[in-house]
Order: sequence, then C-alpha cells, then structure tokens
Amino acid sequence: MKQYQHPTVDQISLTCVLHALSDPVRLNYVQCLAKLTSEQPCGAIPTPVAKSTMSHHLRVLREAGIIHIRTEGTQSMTSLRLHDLEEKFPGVLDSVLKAANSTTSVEEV
Amino acid sequence: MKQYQHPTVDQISLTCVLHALSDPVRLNYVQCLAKLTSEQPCGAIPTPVAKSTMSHHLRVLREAGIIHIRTEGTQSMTSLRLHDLEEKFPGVLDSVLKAANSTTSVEEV
DNA sequence: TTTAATGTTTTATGGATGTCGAACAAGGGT
DNA sequence: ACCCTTGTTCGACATCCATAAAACATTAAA
Repeated sequence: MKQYQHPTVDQISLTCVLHALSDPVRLNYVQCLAKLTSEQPCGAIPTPVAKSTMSHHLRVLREAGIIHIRTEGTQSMTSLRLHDLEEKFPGVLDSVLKAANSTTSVEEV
Repeated sequence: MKQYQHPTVDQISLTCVLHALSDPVRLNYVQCLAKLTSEQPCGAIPTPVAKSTMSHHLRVLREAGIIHIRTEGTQSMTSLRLHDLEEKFPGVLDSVLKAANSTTSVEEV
C-alpha cells in the first residue's frame, strides 16, 4: 500500500501552483476532475500521453498541493483539494477553471 | 525607436499566462507594477537579477499578454494589461495578485 | 497460483528555460 | 563630439522538464 506525501496548506506555494497549472495536460486533468466533482482513479480521465508521463504530471499536481491521491486496491484515487486551495489562495483555482472552460473544451487535449 | 510586438486579446493563452506568472521574479515584477498603478520604466522596479535576464523576463510577460511595453527616450515603459486580461480571463490576475500579496511581501525578492 | 489491471520508478533524451557577461543600439546631457 | 543612461541581443552554460519505453510493485480476479 503506497503512501503519498502531500504538502500542508501553509506549505503550498503560489508559484508552484501556477507552474503546475501552466501545463496543458495537467490543466485539462484538473478541469476534468472539477467537472466530475468526485474522486476519480487516474485512468478514468482520458489523456493524450503515456501512463508513465501521466504519473509524472499527477505527481507535480500533488506536490503543488492541487490534488490529493489515495490508494484503493490497484488504483490511485485523485481528488481536487478545493477547500485547501480556496483557504490558501481565494478565488485563484476558481477563476482559472472558469477561464479554462471559456477557452478550451475538455475533449480537445 | 524600437517597436514591440504584443498579442491581441484573442491571442492570449491561459497556459502562457500561468507559465509567465509562475516565475518568482516575474510575479514579483507584476506585483510591483500593480501596486504602482501607473506606467513604469523597467529600471524603476528593483530586481535580484541582471538587466539582461530582466529583459528576457519582460519579454516573456509581454509575449504572454500580461504587460505592455512602449519606448520613451532611452527607457522602456511597462504597464499591466489589466483591462485586456480581465476581459479575456475574468478574475484570474486579480486573484493571483491578491494571493501573491497575502504570502510574499514585495521587498523580499 | 497464474494472469490481468493499474500505476510507479528508473533511465534516457531532446527541447525549453533562467542565468549572466559582453557587445551593441539609441537618446539625452554636457 | 563625447559620454552616460537604459535596455536589447547574442552566445554560452547549467538546469529543469515533458516525454516515453522498460522494468517493477501491488492488488484483484480467474
């Protein structure tokens, strides 16, 4: 049973969050996760890259404090840390997601 | 008299904006620019890097559509494209600047 | 106990990026 | 004319980063 390391709220850095969201593949994943509103295994969200690459992206998102990853059986359940991010940086994730939805459709990537 | 190239509003990309803001030096510059509320020459804002490096950073900010650069005499006047960004991605720059001010003091960098 | 499913880690690679010094360009002031 | 100020550009360098194949780990299912 793999245990994942997550930053605490006060360890979350703005530049790290922005950097994590600045990649199209990662932003699209976060966008999908927000739309689905519930915990999702990595594989449930279609991506244009290899699974090893996706594993790397999810690690970046996790270490930035944007998503939470939890093991359940063979799959990794991912969820947005909405509350934590809103507490730390009010409005940021929200406006970014709105902006993402206004320009890119989820299926494009 | 040097002429600078700026993206139009519909050419501005969210991932490019986020990437531009994800660098501490650039974010700090934007933060200062927002505080001063008026057009500023590059040199008016203190930075921890060489001027050639700063020139590169300002280019990234300009090409992302975050700042406008205009030549006046020997100096380059920089200003935030607040209106354009608000039109394209409502709330994004605003919340990011608020978040930046809540964690990093301008003088630190 | 095999076999399949789901991710992670490792290793490698090509491209982008932040950094700086030196040379250059252009204006203003003396 | 000369120099100073202010930036830009170029070349170089070290580092980071997105990508993927291959091997591995773990759990579920047959």
